[in-house]
Amino acid sequence: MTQPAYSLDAQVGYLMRRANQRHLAIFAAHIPALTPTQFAALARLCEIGPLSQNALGRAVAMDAATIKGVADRLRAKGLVTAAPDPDDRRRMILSATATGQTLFERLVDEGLAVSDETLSPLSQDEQRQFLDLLARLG
Amino acid sequence: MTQPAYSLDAQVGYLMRRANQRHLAIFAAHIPALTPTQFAALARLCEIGPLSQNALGRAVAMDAATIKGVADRLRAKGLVTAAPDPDDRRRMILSATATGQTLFERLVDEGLAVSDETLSPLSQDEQRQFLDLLARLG
DNA sequence: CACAATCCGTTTGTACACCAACAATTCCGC
DNA sequence: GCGGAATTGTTGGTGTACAAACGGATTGTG
Repeated sequence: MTQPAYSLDAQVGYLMRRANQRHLAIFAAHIPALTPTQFAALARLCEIGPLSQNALGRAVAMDAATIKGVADRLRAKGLVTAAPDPDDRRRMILSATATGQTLFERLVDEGLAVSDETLSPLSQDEQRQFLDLLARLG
Repeated sequence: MTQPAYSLDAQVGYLMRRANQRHLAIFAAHIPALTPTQFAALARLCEIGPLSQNALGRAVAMDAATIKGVADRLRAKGLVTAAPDPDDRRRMILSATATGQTLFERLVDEGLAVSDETLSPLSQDEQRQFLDLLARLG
């Protein structure tokens, strides 16, 4: 028996890292004001309204330590505010500010353009297929 | 005209982040001794032999600052050694040690198992399709 | 009611990942 | 051969990401 071949370039993890690198570059070119993570958190907050910090984290798949940093930076930019929850003294309720709402609405088109450009090497059919398969790996 | 809808859950970047999170967890469960990044660098070094630090970085798509940290950690684990290049005083030539080679060879099967498990929600056909499309987005 | 289990947010530590700047070296064009 | 351009490795800074541990608050169960 020979050693099974290992081609790094054929491994999912490696390919995902490369694809993600390209995507991050496209994102940064379109939306320099926010990182993808920050944009995701802001989008969710605008989409479903005020949430506790950890709840927002769960809604965007970030653990408690990660969402804290993201929330802090969004607050520092004035896009999000935090207020204590009257019903639960542990919680801080995060809300998008008017500035945050406006910014998000103004960036929606850019966000869609980022996805478009990222997928542009594929045909329309392939894009749908890819997103479908990708969603099943989350 | 209404505002174009923006569904975070339908954006490539978000889906890739989620898929990658799942993949990282699978990797860590199979190969706790190394990170995916470290494994990739070690694999390349075993695959194509000694390389300068930056050349290795290019071979695994990591920038100079990133590969430095990875190389340092691989050296600290005794899997890689660095020697000055006699032909170019700027360069450090990195090589896998015997320990590094052996470890890599012993982990090849696990590496393939990681890819398998990551793709396991898809059928064989879908796996091939997905990898094909993914490779074109790098 | 009491107390264990859970949840909230925070901190610390490790590890990518990229940008920008830097000194030392090598390369290249003229 | 010489001087500008490029390359090598390094550092510092910012921003994810996750694990582990913590104190304080709340919930659930007996």
